[in-house]
Amino acid sequence: MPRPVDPDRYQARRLHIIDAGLTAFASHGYAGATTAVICRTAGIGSGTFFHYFPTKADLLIAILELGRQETLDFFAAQQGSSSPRQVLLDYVEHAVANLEDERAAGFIRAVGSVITDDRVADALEADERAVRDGLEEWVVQAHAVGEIRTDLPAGRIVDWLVLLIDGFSSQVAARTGFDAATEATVLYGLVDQFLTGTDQHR
Amino acid sequence: MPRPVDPDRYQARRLHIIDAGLTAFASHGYAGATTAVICRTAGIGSGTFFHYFPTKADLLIAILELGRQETLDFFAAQQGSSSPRQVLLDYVEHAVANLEDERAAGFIRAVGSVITDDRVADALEADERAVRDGLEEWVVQAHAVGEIRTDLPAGRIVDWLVLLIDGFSSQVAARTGFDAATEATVLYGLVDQFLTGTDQHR
Amino acid sequence: MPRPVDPDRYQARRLHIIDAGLTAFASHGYAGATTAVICRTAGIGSGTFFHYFPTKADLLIAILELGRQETLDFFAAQQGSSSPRQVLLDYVEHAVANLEDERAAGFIRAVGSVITDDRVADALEADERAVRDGLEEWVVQAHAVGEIRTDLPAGRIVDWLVLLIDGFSSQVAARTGFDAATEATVLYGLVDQFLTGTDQHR
Amino acid sequence: MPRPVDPDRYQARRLHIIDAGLTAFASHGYAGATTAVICRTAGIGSGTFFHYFPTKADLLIAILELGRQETLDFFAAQQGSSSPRQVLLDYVEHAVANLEDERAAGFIRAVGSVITDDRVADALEADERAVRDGLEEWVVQAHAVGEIRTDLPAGRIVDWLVLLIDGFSSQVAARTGFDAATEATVLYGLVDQFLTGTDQHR
DNA sequence: AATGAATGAGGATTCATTCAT
DNA sequence: AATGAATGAATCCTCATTCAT
Repeated sequence: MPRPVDPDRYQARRLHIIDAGLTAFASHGYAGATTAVICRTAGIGSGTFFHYFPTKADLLIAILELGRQETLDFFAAQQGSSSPRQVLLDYVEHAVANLEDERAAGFIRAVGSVITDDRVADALEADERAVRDGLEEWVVQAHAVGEIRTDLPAGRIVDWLVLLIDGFSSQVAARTGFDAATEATVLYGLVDQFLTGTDQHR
Repeated sequence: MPRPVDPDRYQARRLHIIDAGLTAFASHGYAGATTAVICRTAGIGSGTFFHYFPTKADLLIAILELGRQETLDFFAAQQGSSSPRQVLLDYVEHAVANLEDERAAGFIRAVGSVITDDRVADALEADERAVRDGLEEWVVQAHAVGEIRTDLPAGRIVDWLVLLIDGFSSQVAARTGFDAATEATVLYGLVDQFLTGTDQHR
Repeated sequence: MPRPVDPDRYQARRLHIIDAGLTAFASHGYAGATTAVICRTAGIGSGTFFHYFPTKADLLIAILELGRQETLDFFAAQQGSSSPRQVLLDYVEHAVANLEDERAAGFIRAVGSVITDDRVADALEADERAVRDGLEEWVVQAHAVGEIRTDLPAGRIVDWLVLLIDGFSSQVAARTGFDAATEATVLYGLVDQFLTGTDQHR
Repeated sequence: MPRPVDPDRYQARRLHIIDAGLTAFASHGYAGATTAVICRTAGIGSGTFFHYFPTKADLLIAILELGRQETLDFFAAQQGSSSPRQVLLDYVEHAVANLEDERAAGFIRAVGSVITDDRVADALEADERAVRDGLEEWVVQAHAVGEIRTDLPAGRIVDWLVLLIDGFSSQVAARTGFDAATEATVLYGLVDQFLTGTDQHR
């Protein structure tokens, strides 16, 4: 009699491995996080690992997919907001909040250097696109209602918002002295300045 | 009678390999740039590679050292400048100019994930310190003459300048649509705004 | 449900590789016995080899350790013997018996030249010490009861017993005409003569 | 105008490299004595090395050949001796004297494990044969005049003389406490006993 | 499902040897 | 003659992945 498959248990275990993968990638980088390290972190055997993920790359892709889903959720929750500019500021705040998971910043760093694998590259791009599409929609609206500077097209505004968030998370990962909570205020100020776009530099 | 050793030829060849390493690391990442790839790029045999660098890591370290030297040179050339703020802006411009070598941005990405090797970590830190020490000196002076905002201590100002430059280079590496030359203006404006520090969070 | 770990199978396999290593080292020397040769001899893949031994040196060390254990066992079995001199002669006989495994002599030769690796050197010394300590205990007793010559201190007696055994095994390895079984009688006679110590240099 | 070849200078240099090879082989073993090590020891460039010896193995062979020559010289000098037994004892003394060069013993050890190369094996055998042939001639004579035991054929007597000398040199190489000068007396006594062959062990 | 033993392709590195100068 | 830069075959070892139990 085959044991009935328990989808909940399966998903829980899968998430457990994903969590271990996040930890391992964040602290050892993608190459340094060998499957052995990941399995040890997850407390499972290597056979089990490949039972859930056909490939190490697939684990990475699953993590990215989770991140993408979360981004989609965030923007889904903003539907109907009356202040587009506030949505943008809220996203920044949301992104900073994610960095409270100490592994997040390290993970982002680790992932940058795996563009070898096509499927990973695709997942990475999908991830980015979720963020950019989500932001761009509100930038367009903010432009329409005149809440933000209009000297730059929506796409470039998005580029810069992403740039600031990425730079911030990179700094959190790299410098022990750079405290996310403390520096967040500076970030909000800088984003605010950027969105307003006072030109002082002619 | 020994053939006279030609140090110039040695250095030239060494630089040639360093150049190939930069290319390889930038496009494949550190792990992906196998010694075979690097040798093929440089057009040399594997034996030759290890004749010049005892280890793959040593090649990376040599590249980092070259970057550090260049940073030191830049700041050495600023000695006696009368406008500290201008030095800071010039450094940003200098950093952006370096990104004209298309490989530079990719290289920076690639390097982030190799903190495994202690010696590489040291070289990386030395590299960062050269930048930060160079910047901090002028931030302190700019503070003294009141050219920049004083609500943040020198160290944090430096953090943010680095953050903006790193974020910028990361974006250059990641997004094909993000043109360094075009976006540089935005960067200068943002840095200018940041250094001035208009009231935040209205 | 995990497959139950079978320590017996593990040990059997480990011993199988050790056996292959003994063969390979004996016939090719340490350097000449490449891991590929050892794996071919054992009929396993290279991955399997390193699954059991982290290093080629570790295989050698394991072999040495096995020899040391066997020496300890021999002397443990002599506890309480009433004729110390006979124990010494029995050890020589025991050592000669070991040479019936044709590989043993060749192995001893092969090992001499690997003092490069510290851990191997330690294992080698431990091996020697087991023999020497075992012998010395009985030499001291034989001295006490006047069964052997007393013009040489115990340590030097041991040196010479080892010398004779090593020389014998070396000859067995080097010369096809030197038959261990036939020559053993001569060895026993010589050892006997040495232990008695008839007047020298008439 | 080609520089006239100076045969003396050539031979001197060749001997210098042989000397360095002896040192290097003795202290690092054959495999451990890389050509780089040998060249450094000799104070020459690798090009020069291969100018004198087409192969690393050829250097080893040259050293062995020198030893063989020396053996031949020794026996040539014994021509016409009236006491064959004394010649045998003198050879043992001669062999021990050679061990005063500290490298000799280590070298013998190092060489044992290179039977891989056919030409080295041949040179090794030629070396041994010189010793054995030299000894055998006098053993036969000693037999004829009744100076030594006759229960063993000449070949086996030779085996045992070689065994004792090899065992001795091996012990000198391996044990720091085993002093060649001190122990030589014991060796002479043992050889004497062996040649006489008092049977006490029936 | 879960395991870990087994695998072998691939990677960094070593080293004897060649050769232009 | 003398040199050392250049070479690539060969070596040890790692690690993602497979598979029998």
